[in-house]
Amino acid sequence: MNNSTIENATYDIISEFAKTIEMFGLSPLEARLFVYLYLQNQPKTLDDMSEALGKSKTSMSTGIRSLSDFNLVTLVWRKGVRKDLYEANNELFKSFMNNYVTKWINASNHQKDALEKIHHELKKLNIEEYPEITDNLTRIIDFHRQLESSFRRLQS
Amino acid sequence: MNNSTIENATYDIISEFAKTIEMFGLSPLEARLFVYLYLQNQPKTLDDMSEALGKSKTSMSTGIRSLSDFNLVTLVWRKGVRKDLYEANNELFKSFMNNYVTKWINASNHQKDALEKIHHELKKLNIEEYPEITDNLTRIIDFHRQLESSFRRLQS
DNA sequence: AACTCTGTACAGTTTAAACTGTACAAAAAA
DNA sequence: TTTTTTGTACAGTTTAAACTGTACAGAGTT
Repeated sequence: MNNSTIENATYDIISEFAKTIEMFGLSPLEARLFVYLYLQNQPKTLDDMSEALGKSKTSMSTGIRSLSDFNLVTLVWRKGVRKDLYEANNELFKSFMNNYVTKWINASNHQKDALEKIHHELKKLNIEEYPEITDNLTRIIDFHRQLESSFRRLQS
Repeated sequence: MNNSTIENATYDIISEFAKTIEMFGLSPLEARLFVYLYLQNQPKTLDDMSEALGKSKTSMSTGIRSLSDFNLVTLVWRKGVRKDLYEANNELFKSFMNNYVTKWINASNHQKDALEKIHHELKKLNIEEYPEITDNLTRIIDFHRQLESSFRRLQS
């Protein structure tokens, strides 16, 4: 077994696993970046990532920032090393599920609020002639309620 | 209460609800198209949709095809009407959740299979010197298992 | 202090997705 | 049959996302 075999396997793993990670709403680069870090046993610098993925350092910088915002990677300090070192958060399932569910619920609720506001506005006016629109609105708002409760179940 | 108020409200509802629908993986146009049909009480033609959304008929055609593939809209027949008429599937929650969960599980399993294949290939070779890579691979495969079981719970 | 290194802001480029208009095959009407 | 209508294939355009290279501020080193 030589190094090139390991490298090929690593490359294949990155490619496949990144597809799954993308489904959580990460861009292709962010996904590959995360997977790369996850497969490494030591924290890596922007230059390491840039070389390993064959993309510019600027891309690494912005990608890492996003991952950091999602709490998927962490900046670690190591004595004597000037460059920033990043490592993947290793609680895979928890990290992704929590992020994902939270994102869904927040977005869904945001739209639900807007729709409820429209609902109230319509009720203030006299719309006896147009019952369908409020009926539909009620159903749509209820749909958002179901979404929230379903995704909340997913979280725990 | 005049028509323009109803039209404005309809427009606002489409805008907001479409954002939620987009989260299920539909494109902005597909989402708006679905919501438009959902809010209408009669089936509509491609020309109706084109005019209502202010987009080309070609876009409507491709959009409707996608929605049809997802089983989110249905072609309905009405005596004496030449044009195709489409209506939204009204089982909102069931339609979207089933689609979504199925899509997730299929994609996740697809990647899991590919990763398991890599795992077997690596085991065939002698890789005692590199235990980390198989350890990580095991964890990643397990992550896919957790995903599947979580999303399966969401379905029922 | 001056000099070096590192991360990122920003403008510009490349790449991919969304969308349109024309043209035409298939079906309906005359 | 010929004529009209309807949906979609396809090529081309517009719009948005991804990505890069240069330049520079701030921190570290000498």
